[in-house]
Amino acid sequence: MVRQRIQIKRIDNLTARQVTFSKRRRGLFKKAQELSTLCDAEIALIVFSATGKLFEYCSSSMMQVIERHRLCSEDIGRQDKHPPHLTQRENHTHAMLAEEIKEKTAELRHLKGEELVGLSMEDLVKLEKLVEAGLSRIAKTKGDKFMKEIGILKKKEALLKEENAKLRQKVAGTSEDETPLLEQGISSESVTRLSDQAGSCPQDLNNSDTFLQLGYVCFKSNMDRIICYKNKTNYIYGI
Amino acid sequence: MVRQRIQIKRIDNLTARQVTFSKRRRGLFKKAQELSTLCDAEIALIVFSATGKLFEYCSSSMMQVIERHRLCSEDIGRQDKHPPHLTQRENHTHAMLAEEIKEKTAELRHLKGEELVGLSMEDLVKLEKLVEAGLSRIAKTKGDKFMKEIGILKKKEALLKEENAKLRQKVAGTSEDETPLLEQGISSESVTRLSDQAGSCPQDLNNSDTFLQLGYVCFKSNMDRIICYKNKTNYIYGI
DNA sequence: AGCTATTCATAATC
DNA sequence: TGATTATGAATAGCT
Repeated sequence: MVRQRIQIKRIDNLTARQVTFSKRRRGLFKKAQELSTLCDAEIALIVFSATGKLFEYCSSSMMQVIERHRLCSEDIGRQDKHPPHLTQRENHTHAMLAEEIKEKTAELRHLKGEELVGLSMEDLVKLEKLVEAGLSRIAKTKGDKFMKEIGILKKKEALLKEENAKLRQKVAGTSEDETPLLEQGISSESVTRLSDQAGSCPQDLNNSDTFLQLGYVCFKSNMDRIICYKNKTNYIYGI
Repeated sequence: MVRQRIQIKRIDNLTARQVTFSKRRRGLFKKAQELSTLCDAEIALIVFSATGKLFEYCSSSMMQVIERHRLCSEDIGRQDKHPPHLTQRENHTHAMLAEEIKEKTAELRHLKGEELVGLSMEDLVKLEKLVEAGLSRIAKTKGDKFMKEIGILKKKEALLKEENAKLRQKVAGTSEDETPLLEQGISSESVTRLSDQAGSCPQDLNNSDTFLQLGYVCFKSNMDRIICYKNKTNYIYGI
């Protein structure tokens, strides 16, 4: 309980100081991260404990931020007047690169639907089309990837079924009226049916005995997603 | 009043973001300073606002802390040797900037649905969500803009109708059974009807006599678009 | 390391 | 931009 608001001065007691350091450090890092996220700020935080241990946080790359900081403070207090020849060219290059970063950052924001105020109607329409096209390509790539995966799984299925059939023949040799280990002639329809059980997915997924079934479960859950997105895509682009 | 705990995600509204940035930044710096004092820690805090403005705090000297940090991290990856000559530093800066450009370029490509090979399924799903969210915001911004424009046009309509009525009264004074210049009591329904003629839009749009009608035509054609997009949006995001 | 009582920070508002 | 205030967060002091 905070009896009275503590004085902001060095805590004399060592353990108390360490505890407070640990707690407040965590708080500070959290706050830094929140500020970075909330306000789209680039933040670097370096903390050395009294014992010399380093703690650091950076919203992006520490090196990048330090570099950026150096550039900024150089602009203000231009103490580095010594470099006579290179500087101008270097600065020019810097300016070019910085400009490019600025432009790309702005474009990224726009594509993410941020900072749209100030854009004209025409800009917005163009941007929307651009993003729609991008989304379409992403969805297609994802779909293709899924289809490929599905193809692989189907091949595996075929192989396993074949193997199964052989094994069943062998088993039939010993006990003839045995129930088949797996339904024969399984089709894509029955896959869909099978998938209804996916909700009650068993925990023994690592059990190699359930390998084939696991294949179906994965297939279904992925299929769900892809169908869902495909529908969306179809509607969006009026395919 | 803090109604409920806010979500830690980028604040969309520009002014709200700026206000929050200002407040939280002050809070963060205060906390940093308190931690430094209370626990005898050496702290450096660098904050770049979204607009690129630099804010910094350091319990001692920024250069010192950065240097100390460099020494610490150097122990891990000892690439840089002692002589931080200008050229080397400049090159380093270039490398950093170039790296940033490279990263941003790659991200832009991805958002535009390019260079997707090599992305994992997870990456693709994340990317798709990101782009969908961006598209949603763009569509919303566009819609808002249209609604605003429509509001302005409606106001203009009302003003002109009022003016019209007055003029009609005057005209009625001279020739009483004249056909009105424009239908009275025009409503949003009749606007829709009117718009059916928009396809055969006359070429004399610059004729000031057709000003009011032009207003309707524009209004309608915009309306069409916005309704169209709104429907899409509703469908896509299940609003 | 957990647990409160209490102060602190701050989102919303004007 | 600054001030206010209600309320969620952080945390000092214990255990």
